[in-house]
Parts: sequence; structure tokens; C-alpha cells
Amino acid sequence: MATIKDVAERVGVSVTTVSRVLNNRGYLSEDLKRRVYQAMEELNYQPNELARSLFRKKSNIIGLIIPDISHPFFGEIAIHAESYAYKKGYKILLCNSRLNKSKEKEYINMLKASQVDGIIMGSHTLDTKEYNSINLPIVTIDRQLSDSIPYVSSDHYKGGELATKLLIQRGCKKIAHISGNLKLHLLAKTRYDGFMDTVTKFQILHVVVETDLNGFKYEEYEQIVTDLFREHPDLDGIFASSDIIAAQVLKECRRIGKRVPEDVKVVGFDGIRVGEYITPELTTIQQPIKDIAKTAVKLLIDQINGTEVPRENILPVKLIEKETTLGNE
Amino acid sequence: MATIKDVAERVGVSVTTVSRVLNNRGYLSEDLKRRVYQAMEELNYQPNELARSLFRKKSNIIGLIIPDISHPFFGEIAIHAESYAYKKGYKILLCNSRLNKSKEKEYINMLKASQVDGIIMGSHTLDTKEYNSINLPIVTIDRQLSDSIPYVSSDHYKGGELATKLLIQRGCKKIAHISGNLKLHLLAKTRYDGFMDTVTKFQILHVVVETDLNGFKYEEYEQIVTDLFREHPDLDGIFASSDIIAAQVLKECRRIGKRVPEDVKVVGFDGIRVGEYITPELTTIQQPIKDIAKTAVKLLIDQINGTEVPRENILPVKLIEKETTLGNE
DNA sequence: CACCATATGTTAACCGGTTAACATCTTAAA
DNA sequence: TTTAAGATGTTAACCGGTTAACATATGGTG
Repeated sequence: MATIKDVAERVGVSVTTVSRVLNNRGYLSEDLKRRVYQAMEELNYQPNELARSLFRKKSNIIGLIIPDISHPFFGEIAIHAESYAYKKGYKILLCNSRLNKSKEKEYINMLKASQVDGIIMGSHTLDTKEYNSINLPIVTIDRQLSDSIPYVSSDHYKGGELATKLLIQRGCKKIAHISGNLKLHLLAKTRYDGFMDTVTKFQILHVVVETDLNGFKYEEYEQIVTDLFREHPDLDGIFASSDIIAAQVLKECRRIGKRVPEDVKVVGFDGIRVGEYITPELTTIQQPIKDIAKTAVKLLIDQINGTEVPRENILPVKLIEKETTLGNE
Repeated sequence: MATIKDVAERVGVSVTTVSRVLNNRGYLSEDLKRRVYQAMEELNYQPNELARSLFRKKSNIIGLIIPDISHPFFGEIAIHAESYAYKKGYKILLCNSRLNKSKEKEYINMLKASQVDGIIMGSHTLDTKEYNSINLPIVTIDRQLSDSIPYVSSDHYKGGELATKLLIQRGCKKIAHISGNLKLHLLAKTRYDGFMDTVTKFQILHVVVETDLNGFKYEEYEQIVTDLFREHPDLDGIFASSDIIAAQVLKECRRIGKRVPEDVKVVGFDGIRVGEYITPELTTIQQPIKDIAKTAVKLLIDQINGTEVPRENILPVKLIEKETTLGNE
């Protein structure tokens, strides 16, 4: 690897001068610039970012901690986050916590040691105080951690309400909500609140079951959904907390001979791209995933640059009605 | 952020001594170690990895360039790659090329500037010579670049053959293969070869259409599949080059009233996790994704450590027959 | 007692950049 | 003609670690 010294020697100037060209500081003739750039080209020179980062105390790296990149929701968060970050000159260091406390903790330490400029937390299994002691710009997705840490989230409460109201409006008499982990203090929990408030208001029979206690295990979904229908064969409406779980519900309905939407109506959550291949076509609450990702990165970079950012960033959800809730008006 | 100097001062020793403790070099009393570790704890000290990397000329970072992390296949590659890399003390810098040449090129330069120790190329839209001039350990997934660059791939040819034979065996008379991009010189192209050799051998009517010319655009799939059935209404077998495309085929069949598997039989490729939610349940050629990812990382780390690695690494595929190819024995 | 392993210290160079401070020379404007 | 801006150079410190080289002190062993 060529260094700045090699470039300087080739051009016949000092490293200071080359550095000046690189950073465009001070007075520089067009001719000099041309010669320096040409030498860089010829030597295939790239400035060593480690050295620059060390000196500048800025790595231009953002840590992204999520539970599981292979889950479509986080995959989509990641591509949009990466895309926007790249545009702004930042790189993404990828961490999958698998909702494992010690792994998440280790990752946070690793990111700090790696001198990342900030962290986007899409996984948050630790205690609030752990996050407050990180001492680095942070943005969380879907969780409110403290007064000082900004968060980005879609309007889960509204989503829960929309989904539940739709099921009631479409004639459902007994509705189940399959929620994500309710103990992690996620804002996603307010989907549950929206659900509960709505079924209570309309005095509708309801059941709630919880998933995602230890990560996103599809096998776990299968067991939960099977049990749910075994214990409550009279369910006629399901509000699932992700499109994947909704797909699992549809699969189970098919297995036990319940027709969707005739016998059971289903609403998912997320609006992931692969969701469009679910059969019958899934009614879902669409989160503005791209916007969530972009906002998270933007808020983080703003913080890195020392700008004040709003603490609460709730983005709107959208009900997309397809086949799984049709009929029975 | 506390530095090694702060730790040294607190313990009352020299930085050299602290560095010795950190790296466990030379003679060190248990007492000293204890005192140093305690001071690190108290100061919440983490050694600056930028400084270490700079000196060691080793960053312990691996660049991962893939077309799109939100595509389930690459999402799964990524989580397994990250998981194994982490176990071996490496971090992952994530790059999505979106199959865009200039972006891929920029990413390669960025990774070099960031002093990554090696690159896993899951996207390869550039000319072979560009990769040969990278001058860094590389492993490719699904593409053979040169004699010196090792590659990991599943046995696509076998997969193409298995899929096609199954369709023929199940009675299909006219089969379409919806392939990925055939111009990128991917090993995935040998699925096409397996398909062609098989239909030729059994003298079966066939059609081939190509997707993924400019990234993974699901809208593109829709158009291609619609056109395919419009032009060839007599198709009774489809071998799709991904589970996602197969799902699109199923969706189109449903739209135009073709029954699967009665009228049309379908085989997918990949064996992605979300594939299990496709209805009817999809017959597919399962790639050993976890093994591919792990092997790629392992080969890269071996190269980084200066070990000779085998150039060709073809892993076996597995036919998983489900509902979309049933009947007509 | 000599010797060596153990345990720590000091100093300085190095990794590859950036930057401040100061010097020198040319050229154009006042 | 003076003055200032433009265009470079030199030197050295700094970022936060690592490491080689060499010094010193202690304690146990042959």
C-alpha cells in the first residue's frame, strides 16, 4: 500500500503539501493539484482512514445493532440505513444481537473500542442505565430509553388501533393479538395498548399471546399459533405483530381447514416487501421502514455534528387492506 | 474516553507496563494484572482499536459486499457470516452494491481505504481485472473470478438438474426457466446449464427468461412473469432461480386461474427461511446458506493468516419437495 | 556467591496521516 | 516601491496505541 510519503516523493514535494492537496487547505496551484492527483492515481494511493480517523477522533463509522439482519424488517431497515449513511459519508458496522443480552453488551463495547461515531440501537435488551452510560451519540429504533436519547418509531398505537378496528368493523367477534415481546419496553408494545383499548371500547372478546421472547425463531411461532387455535377454536380475527407471524397464522389456518377471510380474518404488521407474496394477500399495517431508517441515521449524524435533535420521532403507519380481511360487511 | 496513559497514571506504572498487561507479553505479576484491570474497569477504559489497527496493520474488519441485504438470501448470508466472523474476532462492514457498477467500485475503494483485512464479494458486476488488482484477500460467493481468488458456491448445476428432472418426472411437457442475470458470469448460471442439459436430454419443450438485470426489483419480476404466461399459456412447469421469483409465479398463477400443482408445477431455488410461508408450500432447491457464509469467512480468514486455501468450494444442494410439484406421477 | 528468571521502568521509534508555526520566494496590486 | 496574497517548504508535535532495547531490582537455585 502506497503511503502519503510515496506520493510526496513521486511528485517531489513534502508530505505536508500532499496533505494540503488531500484536504484542500491553504493556497494550492492548479498545476500542483494535478500533479499530486496524478501521482495518487499512478500509485493507486488511498489515504489510510485509520490514521485519519485516529487523528481526527472521528471514524465516520456508525454501529448498527439489530436483533437479526435476516429478518425482513431489519434487512429493510439496514439497506436504507446503509444507503443514506453512505450518501453522508458514513460506513456501517453490522451487529446482530439475536436479542441476547451478553452479546448486545459485548457489541456495544466493541463498537466503542472501534471508535464508532454513534450507534443505532434496533435491539435493546439491556437495562436503561447501560445505555445511558454509553457516552456516545445514540438513536434507538422502537424504544424509549431516557430523556436524552432520541428515538424513531412508527405510530404503533395507531397501528394497533387501526388493525383492531378493521377486524371489528369486518365483523370479528373474538380477536387474538399475537404480540412481540412485551417485557422489553418497546414502543411496539403500544400496538398491544391500541389493541386492548379498542377491544375494550367495543367490548369484544379477545386473547393475547406473546412471542419473540428469545429472538426471532420461526419454530416458536409455529408452536404458539398452533396452541392458540387449539385453545381458542372460536377465534375469527387475528392481529399479528408482524407479517411473518401473520403468514404463520395463514399457514396454520390452512392446515386446520379454516378459511381466510371467511372463517378467520387476519391483519399483519410491518409491510415488508416479501409480504406481498403471502397468500391470500395480507392486510397489514405498513410501517414507513425507509423513512424510519433514514430518520434514525439523520438524527444520529445530527447529534454527531452537535446539533440538537428532537427526542420523539413518531412516523405514521398506513393500513393496507388486501384479501385477508375481506367480506362480512 | 480514557486512554492507556490515564490507566497507567492511575495504577502508577508506565504505559509500557499497561500495554504489556493488555497484550499479555513479558513477565507480569498477578498483582499487577489485577491492579491494571481494576483501573481499566474504573475508568471504563477500552483500548482504541484505531490506534492498534494502525500500528499492527491489521484492522480485524472484513468488508462484505452484496447486492442487497434486504433480499432474504443475502440477509441470511450476512447473519451467518457476521456470526462466524464475530466468533473469530472480526467485524463486518456492510456494503450494498445494488448491482451498480460504480457503487461497487466505490465500495471496494472505500474498503481498501478503511484498511479492511479482506473482502467477501457477493456482488460482482465489474470486470475480472478490477478484482485482480484489489490486492487484498478476497473470497467470492457464486462467482469464479480468477485462478487466484477462491470462491464458494453451492452446486448450482446439480440444483438445475435436480429441479428440471423433478419437473419432467412429475409429468411436465413444457418448462420455463426464469434465470437470474446470465451476463454476470455467475456460477448461478450453471443452474441454467443444468436446466438446458436436462431438457435437451429428455427432449422437453422449454423457454428461458432472464431477470435481475439491474438489481433485485420485485416489480421487474411481476412484469416478466406476466409476460411469460401471456406468451406461453401452455407452460406446465416452471423452474425459478429464486424462491422469491417462484412466489411471484405462484401469485401470477393464482391471478390468471392456473392451479398449482395441477396445471403448473413450480420449483424454486435458495431455500430461504421465509420461503416456508409461501402458499402452496414451495418445492425448492435448498442451498446450504449457513455453510456458504461460514466457509466464505473461514477461507478469507485463512488467507488473511497466510494459509493456502482451496480455490474451488462447491457445497451440495438439496431438493426439498413440498406441494408445488405434487401429483401426476 | 554467581546466575538467571521474574518483574518493572525509561526512552524512543513507529504506524500514516494532520496541522500549527514559521520561512522563503514570486507575483500582482496599491 | 512597498505590501500583501499566493504558493510552496521544513520541522515537529500529535492521535493512541505497540514494541524493541536497555536498565534495574528482587529472589531463588545450584
